Amino acid sequence: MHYSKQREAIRSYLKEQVNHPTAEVVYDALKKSMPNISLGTVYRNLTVLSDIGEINRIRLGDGAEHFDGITAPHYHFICNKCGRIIDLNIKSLEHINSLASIDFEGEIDGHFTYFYGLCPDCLKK
Amino acid sequence: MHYSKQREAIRSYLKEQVNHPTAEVVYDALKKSMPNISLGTVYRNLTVLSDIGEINRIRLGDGAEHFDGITAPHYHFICNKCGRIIDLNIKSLEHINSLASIDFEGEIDGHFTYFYGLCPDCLKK
DNA sequence: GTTGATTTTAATAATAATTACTATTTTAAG
DNA sequence: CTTAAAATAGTAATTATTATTAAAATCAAC
Repeated sequence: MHYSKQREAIRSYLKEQVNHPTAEVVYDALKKSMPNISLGTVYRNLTVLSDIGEINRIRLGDGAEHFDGITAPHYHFICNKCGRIIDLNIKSLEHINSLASIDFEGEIDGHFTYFYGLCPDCLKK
Repeated sequence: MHYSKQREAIRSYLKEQVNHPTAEVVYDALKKSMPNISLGTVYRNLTVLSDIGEINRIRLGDGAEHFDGITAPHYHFICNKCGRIIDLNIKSLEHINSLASIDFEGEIDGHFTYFYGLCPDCLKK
């Protein structure tokens, strides 16, 4: 794979981010320092970066895909009020796979879970 | 809310379905008996029906929204091979909300979970 | 450093799922 | 029956994403 400064910028931007931006958000942020980066380039590189495991793709079913610079498996929380996505510090919930397997004839390989409610900030208000 | 035979057809179609159709699938099915029902009508009524709790909306992050005539809370399984969505017969996993609350300053109101793997049919092959 | 093959990009077009708009038709209440 | 409110069909518009393509950047061999 050839180096490109666009891909490197996308990668390093995601790595320093604690929120979980969409392609559009990454694009808008990078445009400031790279005025003619194209949205297609952002999409393509987010896909290749997640294919090679440098970043993760999160589908929260809110219409847009989010991306995460942290690749270690972890769970997410999404705030019902402000929409913020927060990383949770919990152990793997693998045992629920066994619970789901009871009474099921197929093979369960994994689960996808996110939690929702009020984030610390919205709770204070 | 006024009665409409389109909405009633959509509601009753979903109630007799064991799979979890998308708007497009509902539309194609109903066109057979109602040739000039419109896709917009299907979308609008799927939204109002799920707003009043007659049906449920399932977002599995596969690009399209699915709908479910069963409104009692339950979990879903999605087959990695054929894409089929199957209802699972397991108890509520509410205890994972408490697990997620440890070390989290916000308020966790619930979780969204689905399982994936191979469905009984694809496993046999 | 040049050359040339390969990859990547920017810009634009295309697609898919969904929502919005509007003139016409249905419904329900007086 | 009339009439006002709600719903529909048909179409246009929007949003997120993927595909296309000519030009530019990268890299390896000379």
